[in-house]
Amino acid sequence: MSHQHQTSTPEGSSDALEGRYAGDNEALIRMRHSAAHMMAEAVLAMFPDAKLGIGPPIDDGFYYDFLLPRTLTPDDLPEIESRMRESAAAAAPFIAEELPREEGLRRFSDQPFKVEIIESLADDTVSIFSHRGFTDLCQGPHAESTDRTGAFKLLRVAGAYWRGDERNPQLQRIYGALFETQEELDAHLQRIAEAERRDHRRLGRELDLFFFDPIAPASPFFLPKGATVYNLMVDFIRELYDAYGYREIITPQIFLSDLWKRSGHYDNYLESMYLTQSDDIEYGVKPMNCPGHCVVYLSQLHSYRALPLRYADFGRLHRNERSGVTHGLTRVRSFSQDDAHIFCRIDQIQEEFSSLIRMMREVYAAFGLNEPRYTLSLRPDQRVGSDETWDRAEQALRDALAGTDYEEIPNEGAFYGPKIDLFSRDALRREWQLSTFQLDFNLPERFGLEYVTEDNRRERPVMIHRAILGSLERFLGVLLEHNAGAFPLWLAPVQAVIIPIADRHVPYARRVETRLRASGLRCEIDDRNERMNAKIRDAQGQRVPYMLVVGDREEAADAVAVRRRENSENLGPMPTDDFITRAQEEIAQRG
RNA sequence: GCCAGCGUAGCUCAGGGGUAGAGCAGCGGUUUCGUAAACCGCAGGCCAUCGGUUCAAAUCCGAUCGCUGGCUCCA
Repeated sequence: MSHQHQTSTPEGSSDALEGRYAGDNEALIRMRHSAAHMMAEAVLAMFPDAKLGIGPPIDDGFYYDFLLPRTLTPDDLPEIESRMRESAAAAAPFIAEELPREEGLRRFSDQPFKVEIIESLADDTVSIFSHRGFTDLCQGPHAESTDRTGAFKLLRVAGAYWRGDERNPQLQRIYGALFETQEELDAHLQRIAEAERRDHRRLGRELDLFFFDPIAPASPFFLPKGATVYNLMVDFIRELYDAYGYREIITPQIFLSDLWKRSGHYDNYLESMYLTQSDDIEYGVKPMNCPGHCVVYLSQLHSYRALPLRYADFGRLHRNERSGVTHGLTRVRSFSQDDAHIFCRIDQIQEEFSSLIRMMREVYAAFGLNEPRYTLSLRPDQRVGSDETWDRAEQALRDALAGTDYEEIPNEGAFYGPKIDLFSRDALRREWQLSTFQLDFNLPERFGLEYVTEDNRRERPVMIHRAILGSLERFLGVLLEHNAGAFPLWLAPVQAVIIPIADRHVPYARRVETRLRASGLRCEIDDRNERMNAKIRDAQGQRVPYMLVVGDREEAADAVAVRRRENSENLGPMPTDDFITRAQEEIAQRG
């Protein structure tokens, strides 16, 4: 039921297949696909017994999956790559051919995965492509010849299950990057390097925001600066809750397992839950807030007049994510969400979703995020609720999305209701799922939720699970990678560093500090025995928005010399009060 | 959970069967400086953990834990 899975899709998940080539032209796809064939040719030459999986073009390049007699190491890549270059130098043509299905089966009789693919095809014929004596089952299209395949570089080896199913054998996948020109390839490699520089795990350390310790795997420790940012995020959301009619509640951390049996999590989510025992009674640490919120709903009798009822909860959640799936802040085992559950009537669904979208836009703007991509996930085959309810619900969501560009995805909804997901691209063009708004017909049923109607009957409300930031941990991670650690002023853990030029300026610097703090600004004095240049360098490295240099001249004029983080811009001296006003205005507009 | 790689000082990394090295950070001192790194000195490590091979293991082997890149999962 919930809602916010923490997953991101930086590499594109299966449902991102559509549109993943957006911006890539047909020729480029041909090149990438052809390079995959050339890689298979090279690997087959090195390992004649290799069994071939599939080798498609993907965003930024291509891959091919192999079953090999031994595991590959990164050291194998140069040889494969140089064989590919030989193939390219040969300028051999790609030749397409149609074969009768039976002949195709014969042709690939020593390639079990290819046979499996042919068998799964309904067609009478199969198409193959050949170059330099290497033949692959393939729909094409391909480049004209092996030399027309742009600039490529093999990047890494990885494990991948045949047909993406973990019950199937695991193949070895080799990933390569490919672009039309060397310049574009270099730019891509540059982007990868930049992504490493912006890696939120690295920034977390460098900026003293958070760290991880094996004593609590996949669970972040927030240092004072990180906790400051975290709390500012929460404060901001709380302000919006006032404006959007939410009431915050606080619910228990650990519940009797009975709750999870009632909600259905015990049957379907157990492997991700932390269980604990006390006095022979089993408890579950909450992985989601929704069942607890149902308990809160049930604690009082609700009039139709009270709906929609919006309960917000920043409660800490724990999910025992499988080892191997955790990653920095973006997939953790302990986190909290800007979570809320809305209980409402069916005829209120559309207005609630419209309001959610408005709120979401306000939030994204404040954090400097781009307008997201919207998806509307519709009813799956396995579901609860009547068709009539689904009809009304799906239409309500469509209406809420009217005027926005969105994509409908059949069958992708949860069994308990349709949902709207939002995907945002960061500064490096990677896409992340942040907000999710999910309708739920199931939990109100399981918990027997009711409200009293105008004519004194009992009706069942529906429930909306919604999070805008999602996991606060993950949002912070994404935000860090988006802004490279340079938080906007309102979010910066340290908004200004006061830099005395010499020791004799420290007392004045302290007076300035006192005034700034009294004005609500978060500031520090750098009174280390260092030269001003070093202090500026460090403050820039810490992404502090303002550096206030104070020396003889400033002290005489009750001023500060203001330097901005952006572009090393030097605004020169200004009266201290002017700076305070300026900063407060910037904060007020969340600039 | 699966495949592969990695784990040496707080951080980034070098070394590699014969008693452990650098830069940055830290600490002490000198310097008191006008917009991106002053200088000198000191201290800091059971080389992840456990076990094995060996006269000798940080180094080779195995297991465990953690991390990384993928895959799968994300009621």
